[in-house]
Amino acid sequence: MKNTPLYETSCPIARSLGRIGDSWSVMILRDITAGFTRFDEFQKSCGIAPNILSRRLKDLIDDGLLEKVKYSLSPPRYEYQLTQKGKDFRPVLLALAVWGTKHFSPEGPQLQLVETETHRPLRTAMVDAATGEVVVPEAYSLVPGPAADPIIRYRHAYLRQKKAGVEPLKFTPPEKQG
Amino acid sequence: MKNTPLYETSCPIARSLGRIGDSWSVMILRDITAGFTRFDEFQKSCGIAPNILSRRLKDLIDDGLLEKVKYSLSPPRYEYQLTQKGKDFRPVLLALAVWGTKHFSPEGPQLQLVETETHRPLRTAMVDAATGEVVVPEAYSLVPGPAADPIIRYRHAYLRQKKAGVEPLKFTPPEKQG
DNA sequence: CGGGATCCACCTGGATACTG
DNA sequence: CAGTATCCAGGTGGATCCCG
Repeated sequence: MKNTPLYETSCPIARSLGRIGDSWSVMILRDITAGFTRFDEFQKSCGIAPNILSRRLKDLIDDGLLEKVKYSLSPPRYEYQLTQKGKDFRPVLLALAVWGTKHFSPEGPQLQLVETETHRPLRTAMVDAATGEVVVPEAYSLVPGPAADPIIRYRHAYLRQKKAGVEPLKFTPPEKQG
Repeated sequence: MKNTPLYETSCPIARSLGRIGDSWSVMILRDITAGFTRFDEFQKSCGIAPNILSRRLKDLIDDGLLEKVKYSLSPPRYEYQLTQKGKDFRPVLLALAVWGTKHFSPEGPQLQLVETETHRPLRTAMVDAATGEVVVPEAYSLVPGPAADPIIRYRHAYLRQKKAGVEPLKFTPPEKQG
């Protein structure tokens, strides 16, 4: 999508969206993560127009999520592979699949998470790596980290005041957007 | 975004993308999950044009992720709140934040995951809910579930053949896209 | 202050055709 | 088979103005 402004924000979510913030990019990552590698596989599986697919692949390569590898010399044939950055996108895909299944699949699960080796169905939970205790989404928050810039800090400070009931107050971040 | 075709596919990832498959929708969910509730807060925090924000909010309400609640009678004032469906989107946001921090934040973490109560930094892991053992992304796969339709099944069967090295074979799904 | 309406340049994405 | 090129309708999103 190349939503340029989001590239340059400080928020890591926004930065991610700057790379994959459009449906086709995610669909391509879905397919390649599943095992598709070739142009026309993506095209048919996604139902995407070839020119758009071409652009998206180029963008994903530029952003370092994919690489194009020659697998045949004559005729020259290429396939697309995930880089580590691309492989690391997998948890996002999983989260999307879980969310979609839960809320947009009245007919039941179209997809199911299994252990690859054994085919055993898997139910996952998030735990604190230190204690091993299950962490529910409501129990954690994202707060400014060590490298947080003024925009991130301001936003957090504002929200703290808001939650504390300090009103009225205005949200006017140091610079325009974040 | 209302990418209509994706609404009607069978893949839960695609269905999710049909709802939030554009950057602004996710940015709004980011903000409201963080604690923002009002139109102009979203506008300033995201740096989004008001007309686009208006559309997106409407879409998110239509899709059942948000609801508009009157919190003042005169003058009439509304705020936006997450429904359960919207709250359940949180793991996706977290996954995006983790991915963005790891790969697009050379200066260090702008955001940090902490336990809300104690402010203690949190490192999370995914475990098998049954055994409690840590699951690495490579160890699981998404396979057709109980309610999987022919397109999903065909795609999986094709990929199994592909991985087994059966070549050449053509990907021609039962219907156009999925 | 909390939005909605309008205008408009630009981009997206579908269809189709074409090339190596 | 693996794309690229062209055309074009329609949507997106920024700016601006408006209204209660």
